Amino acid sequence: VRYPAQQKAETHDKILATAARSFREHGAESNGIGSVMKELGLTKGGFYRHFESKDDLLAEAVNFAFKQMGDHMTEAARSAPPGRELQAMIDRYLSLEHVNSPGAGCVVAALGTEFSRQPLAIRKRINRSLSQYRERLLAFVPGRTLEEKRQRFALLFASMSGVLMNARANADPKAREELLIAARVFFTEAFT
Amino acid sequence: VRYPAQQKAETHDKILATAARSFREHGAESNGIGSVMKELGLTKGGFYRHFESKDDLLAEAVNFAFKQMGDHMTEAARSAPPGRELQAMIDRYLSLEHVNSPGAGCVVAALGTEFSRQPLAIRKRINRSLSQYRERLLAFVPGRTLEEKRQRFALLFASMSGVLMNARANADPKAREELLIAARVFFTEAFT
DNA sequence: TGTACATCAGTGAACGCGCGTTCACTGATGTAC
DNA sequence: TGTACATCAGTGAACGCGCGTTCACTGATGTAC
Repeated sequence: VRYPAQQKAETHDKILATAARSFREHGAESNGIGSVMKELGLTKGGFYRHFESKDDLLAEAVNFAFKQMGDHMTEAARSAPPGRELQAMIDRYLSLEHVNSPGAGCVVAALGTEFSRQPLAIRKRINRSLSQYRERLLAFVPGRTLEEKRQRFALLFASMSGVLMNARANADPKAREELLIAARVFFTEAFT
Repeated sequence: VRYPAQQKAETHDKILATAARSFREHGAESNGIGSVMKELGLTKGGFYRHFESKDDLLAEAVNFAFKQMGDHMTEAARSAPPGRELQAMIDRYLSLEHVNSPGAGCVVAALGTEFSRQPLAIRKRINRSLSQYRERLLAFVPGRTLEEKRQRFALLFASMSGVLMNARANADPKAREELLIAARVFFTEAFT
């Protein structure tokens, strides 16, 4: 069967979007190619027309997730009153909604502990995606120099990813919410 | 073969210690019962005389890791000058040594993103272990009331676990160290 | 314009592999008498 | 004190399962003439 002209690009994007969500929801290790392709109504044999390997897909899916998250954060910042962009990003990041929707949220808070165990080549691709994410959001971070902004961003987002991860790990909804509230107050005071 | 009297307890502890290290180093999903038992010179069939299931081992290994980490933190606090206990804990937690030895370090920074995907029963056991860890270290956290100490501990350790996770994810040693330094300064100022 | 042919996204079966789990068995030690 | 027996930690082979990957094949469409 020869398939319509742009179908390959569309299928490629669908695999990426589905994998990016599925990996964040269920983990990158146990949940695999099979379930992603099945969800799209395709057979797993066809996967290799689109990606070199599972590792390749992981790197691309993480990149997709960072772009998606960058969109969310940018949107939050843009819809905030002037001077309150970073606070809006903090509030969005540390929201109950974000805790409850890992599949559409920060990929570091969802898969971060697995990154250090990836092959070096994959880790570097992930680092590059994170850098691009950082550069996009740098405009909303206070600081005198670019370097100072980068440092503050790294510290703030690393810390917040830990808070989000811990909130999700906690089975008690009340404890989750208290941690989020305390963290919103704390990071807003410290960084804005 | 009937084995010497206390051998069962010894083997049980060895499995626990080995699993706690191996899971933190290689992840809890891919690395499994087989490699833990093999490392101890045992066959995997014998595993089920000691633990109900893989999940059971995971919960116990996480508990073991929290106790071990509690020892490390307590030791850091006790060997610090009076009034500087928390700072010593922060410095120890955010050290290069901790980054480079995940197998003996904080289990949240090593496996945290997988916790939210565990069955509820396992998640509750993990939460209980974390609570015990928190209560042990509470004495070194400033605050007027117990509740205030608990809240500060939760926020500080969740944030620091994110920093550690992000440092490990970064393939660039220089960036890792800069993040650690900035974080040590920041958390010391904010919490001590 | 019509015809012959090349393309290649997707199929579906097969591959080896390691996983968690089960189970009949072993046999040196502890216990009962 | 000596003997018969029960115990049970650990063995090793087997189980079904899903994983990532490979590959010969399909056949509607795009291209060349």
